[in-house]
Amino acid sequence: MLMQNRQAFQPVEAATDIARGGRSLGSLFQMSTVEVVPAGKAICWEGDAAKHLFQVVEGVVRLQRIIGEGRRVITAFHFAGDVIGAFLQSDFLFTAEAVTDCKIRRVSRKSFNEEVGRCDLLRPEYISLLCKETVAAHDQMVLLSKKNAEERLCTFIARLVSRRNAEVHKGLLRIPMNRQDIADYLGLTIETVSRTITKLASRNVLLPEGRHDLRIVNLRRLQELSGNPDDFSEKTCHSVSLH
Amino acid sequence: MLMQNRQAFQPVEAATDIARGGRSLGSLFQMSTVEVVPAGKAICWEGDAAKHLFQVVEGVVRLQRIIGEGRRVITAFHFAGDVIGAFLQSDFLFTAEAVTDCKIRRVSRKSFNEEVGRCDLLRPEYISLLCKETVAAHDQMVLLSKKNAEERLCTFIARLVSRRNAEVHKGLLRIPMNRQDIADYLGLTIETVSRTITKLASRNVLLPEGRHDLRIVNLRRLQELSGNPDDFSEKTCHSVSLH
DNA sequence: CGTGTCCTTGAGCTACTTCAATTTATGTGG
DNA sequence: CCACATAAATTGAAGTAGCTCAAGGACACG
Repeated sequence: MLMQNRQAFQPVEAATDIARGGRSLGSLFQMSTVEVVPAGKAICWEGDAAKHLFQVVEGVVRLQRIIGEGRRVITAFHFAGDVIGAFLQSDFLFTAEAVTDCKIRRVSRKSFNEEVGRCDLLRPEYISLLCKETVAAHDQMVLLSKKNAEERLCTFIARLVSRRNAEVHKGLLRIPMNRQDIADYLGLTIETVSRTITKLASRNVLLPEGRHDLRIVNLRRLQELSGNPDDFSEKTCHSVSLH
Repeated sequence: MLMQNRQAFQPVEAATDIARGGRSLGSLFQMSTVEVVPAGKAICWEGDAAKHLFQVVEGVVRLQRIIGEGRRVITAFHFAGDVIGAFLQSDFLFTAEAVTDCKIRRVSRKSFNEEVGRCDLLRPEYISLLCKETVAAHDQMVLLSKKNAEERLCTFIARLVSRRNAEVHKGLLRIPMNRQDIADYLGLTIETVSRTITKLASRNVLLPEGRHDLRIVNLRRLQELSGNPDDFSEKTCHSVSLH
């Protein structure tokens, strides 16, 4: 039914194949204990030495950067299975905060690097993770650079829908984050996010049910409105040179 | 004098240490012949199978994506020494075009991966490259998400200035790309770019000399106007939690 | 020296923001 | 379990940064 061909979301789920028994990135976290992080609490701080990597076991985490007074950018959301901090070299370039109550595991960067350096099976997965993060970041650059409010919101919702493990129960999509989170992720204001949802509702694309659930009425239409050409019409505008 | 602490620009110079004699990523391209690409011509196309990686030997290259009719996003500029396509897994996610007359080298993805997989010295450099690309992409997300026209342009110019090998001859900075390129990179229109330059000139921050050169009158001020907190005042707004 | 392209400047417009007032959800204590 | 309190979300009205459209000017090419 849904067929976004590239990665579904900013972060990239790295685990899930723990079950495969094989030595996967996710398995590196298996030996460490689970920590509980209540909603709103920080996991790590921008500017601090990145001594650990984290894996989300349960819940949703946001990565954010604060620039100037009151300006916040959310660069990614991370879900169960995702690894946080893979691309960091020395310091955290973001503050990671729990959006919902979370469970996480951590491993030290040192031992992570040692394991990845040693194990020939882990390395491709690690590299693949880095590549996908970059691809996701580029997609977000396109969104922030050229999409209008409606396209941004539809893209966001479409990404949520097509996440593996997405909380979709008979057309009801769980939105774990609040409007401010969504706004800061999409480069908009809460008001614009709110108004855009209302507009989509009036057009029978979706139907908000409470603050944290959306009934997806017309997924097809939603995807069309996301302004992602390749999501349905495959390649239309590739190889079209401007100027 | 200049002191941007993070990477100077979107792409990350990977070579330059060819001279070190050591086996570096750049050295992988040494054995292949130099190709000449005239300004405006494409090096690879979005959607095509990414069978090669490229290294810029001379000139400037832009990576761009076309979305919808007439909407173009430039995700990065690449300069001499930079590697293009490091983070690609299968297909090109961008069209690479020469901004100026260029010289490039290419290696096949296959042999690149083999070499990197084999050589323990190359791998950290490769991973480091991937990490830096992601970091650069995140910086660009912040720019596109929260910065106004003036901050965007100042950030852009400051990045150009602090590039290693930057073409700065006694305060005169070479701008190889045209206004449309700058606009599509910064998420603005040519008109806004033009007006913003005029405004900065009237405030004695810089002085345009022809279409492709800027005299940097007040670098300090330029950096301040770029809205990058950590560029001079170190950490001011870190660890400030909203909400 | 002319011609085409790129850049600049102006004037009006619009999508989104800002500020402010309600309305709706969520959680708490009686 | 309900009434209340507080935070979050919605809606409205007014403001604005940047866009669009259009014209004039500068640069680079033959």
